[in-house]
Amino acid sequence: MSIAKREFKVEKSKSSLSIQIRDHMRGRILAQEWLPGAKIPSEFQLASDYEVSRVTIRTALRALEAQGLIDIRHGSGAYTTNFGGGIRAGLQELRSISETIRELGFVPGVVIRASEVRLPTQAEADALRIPPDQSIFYMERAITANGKVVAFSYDTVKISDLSQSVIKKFSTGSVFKALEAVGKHPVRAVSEIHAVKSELIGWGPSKPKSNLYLQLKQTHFLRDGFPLMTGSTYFVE
Amino acid sequence: MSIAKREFKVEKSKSSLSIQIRDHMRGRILAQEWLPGAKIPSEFQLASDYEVSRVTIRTALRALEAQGLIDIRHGSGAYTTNFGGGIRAGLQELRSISETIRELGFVPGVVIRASEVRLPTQAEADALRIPPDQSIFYMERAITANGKVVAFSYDTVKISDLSQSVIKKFSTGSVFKALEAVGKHPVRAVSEIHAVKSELIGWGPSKPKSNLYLQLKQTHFLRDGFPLMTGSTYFVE
DNA sequence: GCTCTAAAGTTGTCCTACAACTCTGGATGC
DNA sequence: GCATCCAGAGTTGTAGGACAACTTTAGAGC
Repeated sequence: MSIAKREFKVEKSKSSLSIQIRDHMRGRILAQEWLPGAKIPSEFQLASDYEVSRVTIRTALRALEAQGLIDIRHGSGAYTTNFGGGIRAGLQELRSISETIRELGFVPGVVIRASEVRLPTQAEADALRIPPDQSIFYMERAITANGKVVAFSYDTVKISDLSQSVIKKFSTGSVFKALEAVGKHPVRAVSEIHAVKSELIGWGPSKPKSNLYLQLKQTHFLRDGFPLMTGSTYFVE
Repeated sequence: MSIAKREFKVEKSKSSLSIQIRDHMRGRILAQEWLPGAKIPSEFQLASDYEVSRVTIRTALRALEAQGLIDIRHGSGAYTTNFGGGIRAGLQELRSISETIRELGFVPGVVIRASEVRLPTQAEADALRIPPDQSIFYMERAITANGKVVAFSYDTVKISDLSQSVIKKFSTGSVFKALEAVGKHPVRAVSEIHAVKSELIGWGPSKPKSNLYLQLKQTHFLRDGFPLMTGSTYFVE
């Protein structure tokens, strides 16, 4: 297969080859030359198409993976990650908020306000791609750094095993660790960022008077492209 | 030089070698094992330290570069990018907002409300690291997509050549293209994201009634680490 | 029809070599 | 003394080949 529609010519005295190829492929992906979730050609094939070495192709592909445009699976191939299809405000490798807080030198903590097993709302069922009669696990939490509340979080998880012991795990610490314990490993997230002002978000003594929050709306996906968890984290301004 | 304080042991049956090394080095950088802007060991040296091939080290380094933690310069080396030193809400490769809009399938545009050459405020002088008596170029713009205003932008640029022809370039299109024309190539940006509510930001008929904005506060740096441009873009909610 | 296995396909890592670029320090010329 | 030029060392970028590790597919066997 040739490179088809999109021309590629090496620009001399510009940036490096791998970056030129990265940007060229970025264009091909955004132009939906491959359908969302589809497999893109192998490194060998691409190297032959672009007439460069496999090293150069790999460098470009890893950069695209870092940008969240593709997902590279050992032994299988690279796949486009146009999850959702809509606004792609950001689709990057996951980082636990708690871990980010820890890396910044603070001590992360969680205060659980409520947790329950209930039926999903229409929006939640859509986001998690489940029928409206399948129960989900719902949580309301406050995230703290050095004891001070920095965010409020509202999340719904799709899990089949909702036994008491599993739920307990979610309540006692990192959600990501709990998911790992159940054998679920989210690898990507589609994010939207918004500014919101509402009296209904914060709670307790740490509720900010301004009612102004930075909303991080995320849906987390498994490697096979199925959604696992969705929800919003509201950072206090 | 050995790996020093931070232990590294290969975890079997976990993620790939390069990812383990990436995360290990990420820890070393965040722990400030190397000072901000300092040069980290060469690929050969790291390969020898970690007892892996240069390819594996390269993969890890490129990933760290994509995360914005280091800056790799051909022929020179890799340098930590702890610009600013404070909150690192995000430090990534630059993408022009106009180009992002174009890639999403819309037609980007700019409406300039005001532009002037003036002395910097204290905050601007600090951000650009210039003496308070050195003039800067200031702009107020509205960014549009398909004719609709999506953001308001307030920026200050540090340029020595403030001739009429240069200023005209800034007024007629992409700021990045104008900077290129002057020979300045910003490569990185430190960003902070906030939710703000103010009557003073928007203007004209597109001013949103809610006065609610998503603020993207950025400082753009040249490859040598010197700041070139600083300002805020307020996205309409 | 089902399970298991072998084979093919793909990415991960290693090795060696050289090209392209950057930086430094010494020689050269004034 | 001073600036300029240049060669050489050091470092990252790309190439090519080889094999390991993993995934998927197709076929054999039951």
